[in-house]
Amino acid sequence: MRSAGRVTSVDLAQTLGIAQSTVSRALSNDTRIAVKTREKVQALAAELGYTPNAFARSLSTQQSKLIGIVMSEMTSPFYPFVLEKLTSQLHELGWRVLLFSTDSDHDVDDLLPLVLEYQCDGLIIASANLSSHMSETLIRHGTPVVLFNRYASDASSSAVCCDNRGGGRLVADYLLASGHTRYAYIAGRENTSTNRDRELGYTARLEAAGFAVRRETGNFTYEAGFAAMGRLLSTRDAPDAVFCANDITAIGAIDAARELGVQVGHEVSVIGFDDIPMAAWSAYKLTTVRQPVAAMIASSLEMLIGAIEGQVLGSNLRFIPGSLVERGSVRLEAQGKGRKAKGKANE
Amino acid sequence: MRSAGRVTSVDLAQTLGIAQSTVSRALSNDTRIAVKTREKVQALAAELGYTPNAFARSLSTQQSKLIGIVMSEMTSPFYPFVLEKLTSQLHELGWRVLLFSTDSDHDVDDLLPLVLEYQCDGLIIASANLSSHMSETLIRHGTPVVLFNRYASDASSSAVCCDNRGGGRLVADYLLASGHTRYAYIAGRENTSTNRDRELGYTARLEAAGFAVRRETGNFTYEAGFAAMGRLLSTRDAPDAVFCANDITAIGAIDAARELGVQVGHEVSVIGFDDIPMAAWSAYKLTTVRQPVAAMIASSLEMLIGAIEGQVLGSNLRFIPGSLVERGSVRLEAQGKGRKAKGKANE
DNA sequence: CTGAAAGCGCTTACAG
DNA sequence: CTGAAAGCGCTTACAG
Repeated sequence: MRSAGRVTSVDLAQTLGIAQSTVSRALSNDTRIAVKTREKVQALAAELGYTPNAFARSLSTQQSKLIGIVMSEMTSPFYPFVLEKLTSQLHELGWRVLLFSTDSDHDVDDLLPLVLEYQCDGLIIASANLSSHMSETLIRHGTPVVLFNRYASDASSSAVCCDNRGGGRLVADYLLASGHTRYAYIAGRENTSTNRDRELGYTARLEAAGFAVRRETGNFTYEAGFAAMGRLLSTRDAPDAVFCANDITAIGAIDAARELGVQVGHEVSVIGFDDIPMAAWSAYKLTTVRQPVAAMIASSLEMLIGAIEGQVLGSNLRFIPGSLVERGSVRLEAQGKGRKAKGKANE
Repeated sequence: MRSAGRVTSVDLAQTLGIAQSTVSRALSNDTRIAVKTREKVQALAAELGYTPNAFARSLSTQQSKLIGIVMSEMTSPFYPFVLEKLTSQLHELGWRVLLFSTDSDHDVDDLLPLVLEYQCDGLIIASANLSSHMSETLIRHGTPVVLFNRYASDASSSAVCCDNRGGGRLVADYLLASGHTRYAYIAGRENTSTNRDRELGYTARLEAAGFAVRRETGNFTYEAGFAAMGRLLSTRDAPDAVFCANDITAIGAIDAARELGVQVGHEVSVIGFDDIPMAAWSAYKLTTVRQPVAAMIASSLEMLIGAIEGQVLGSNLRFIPGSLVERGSVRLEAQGKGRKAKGKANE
C-alpha cells in the first residue's frame, strides 16, 4: 500500500493477500465470490476509504456513464429549472453530467471535440443549434444526441420541444375569443425554432381569422420587451393584444406599458410563454403558455437513454403540448367596454 | 483500423506504419519528432476525425482536468450567473466541469464519493455546506475545494464570500443616515453563513446606534418575503426600514407592500442583497448590495487552481466587499416629511 | 529522430 | 470459488 495518493484495488488485494481480480469482483458483489471474502473486501474498502476510479472502469467497459449537457441560455429564467431537473434526474438514474455553456450566437460546434474527448455516452443540447456537419460527426462517433427545445431544420438529430406552434395557436384563439382586434407579436431571437414556431402558430391563426399581426423584433430579454412595447404603444392605433415570445419579454413589455400609464389587462392584453415563477408574481399576473417541463425532460431522457442502450435512434421529433394558464394580463370580453376611456396610447 | 468505434492512436500508427508512441508525440507537437512526421500524423488525424481519449490520458497523467461544481440553489436567480461564469471561465482555462446539484437542505456529503470516482482535480461548492468530516476526506484524497459564498465554521476548508457582514453594515449605515427609525430584517435560510453574516452586520450596527431590530423568518424566496412583509405591515408600529436577506425576498416584500397599498420608497424602505437583474426592473427599482460576482469568481478560481497546481492551500478565507447600489426603494431624508400621510399599515 | 515497453486502475473472459 | 492475464488508449521514461 502506498502512503501517498488514493488507494486502489491493488492495494486492497495486497493487504488481504488475494488477487486484484477477486477484489474487483467482491466490490461489484459478484455472487461467485464467497460471502466471507466479499465481506472482508468490502470492510477493508470502507475502512481505507477506497474509491473506484471511474476512468479506469470506463476505459475497460467502454461506457463513461457521462452525459454532456450543452446549454446556451443558462441565465434566462426558464433554463435553470431545466438544468436542475436534468442533472438531478440523471444522477438518480446513475449518470453524471459534464456541463458546457455557450453563448447563444455561437455555434455549439467548437465544444463538440471536448464532449467527444471525455467520452460522453450521450449529449443533450438545450436551446442551442447543432450544425448538420457536427451532427454527422456525432453519428459517426456513435454518440446519441437529443436537442431540447430546438430542432434542426434538416431533421438530422432527435429533439423534444414544447409544441410551440400549438402554443401560438392557443394564444391566438384565446385572444380572438376575448374580442381583441389589433394584434402584435414581440419576437425572440430570429434563428431559433422556438421563436419561429410560436410566431407561426399565432400568426397563421390570426390571419385565417382575418387579422393582420404587427411584429416587433426582440431577443427573449426583458430589455427587448420593454423597448418593443414602448414602440408599439407610441403609435396611433396601438395594439390591444400583444403576444411575447417568452415570459421575460412579456414582463418587460408590461413594465413598459405601466411606465406609459397604459393599463395591462384592460387597455392592452399581454401574453407570454414559459410560465416562469415571475409570471405568477402579484406585480405581473401574467397569462402565459406553460411549457410542460417535466414531461419534456422525461421524454428527452427516455429518448437519449434508449438510444444509448441500443435502440437505434433515428431522427425522432417529439412535440409536447403546452397549456394556457390564465392570470390577469388579458382583458376578457366582459371587461371590454369602454376600454378606451383612459387610453393614452390610443389617442 | 477497425471499422466500428472511434479511431485511436494505434489506428493512426498502423495505417502510417510507425509506432504508436511516435503518433502520441506527434499529436502533442513534441519537437523531437521530425516536422514531416508530425505533419503526416496530424493530417491523418484530422482526416479520420481522431479524438484523443481523455480518460486514457488522465489515467496515465494522473490529472483529469475536471473540476466538480456542486450547486444547491441553481434556480435562485443569482446562481445561474455564477454557474455560467464559472463554467465558461473554466473552459477557457482548459478545464471541464462536472456538475452536481443538490437541494439546500441536503448535505453535500452524499455526492462526494461520485466526485471522487470521477477524479476531479478540484471542487467548487456553491451555496452549500460541507461537513468537516467530508472536508477531511477530500484532504486525504488530495482534492482541493473552495466554498463559494459559504464558509465552514471550523474553517476547515477554503472559501470565498462576499463580505456579507460588511454588506449588512453598509445597509444599516445607509438607512440610519436617511433617518429611519423602525427597523426590521427578513431572514434567509437559517443554516447559511450568508444569512447569518448579513443579519449580524446589520443588527450590530443598528443596535450600536440604539435601535432594536425586528426579525421575520424567511428562506431566500419571493413567497417568504411576501409573507414576511405582510406580517410586518399588519402590526401597529410597522417598520419604516426593511432589510431583506436577498433580492428575491425583497421583491416579494415590495409586492406585498403594494398589495397593502403601502408605498415603497416612501412609507417603507426596502433593501435587498445580490443585485440580480430584476432589482433594476422599473417595477422595483430596488436599492441593494451588489455582490462582486466577477471578483468572487476570479478569486475562487485563482485559489482553486493554485491549490491544484501545487501551492499548498491551507484554509484560506477571502471576503470581497460588496457595494451599495442606490435605486428607488429607500426613502431619502428629504422626502421624509409627511410620510405617514397616506399610511395605511401604520394607523 | 523513433521504437519497444511499462504503467495508469479497472473489468472480464478463460482456466482451474 | 479464485487467480493469472489480457486489454481499454493513452503518456513517458529508457534505449538506440
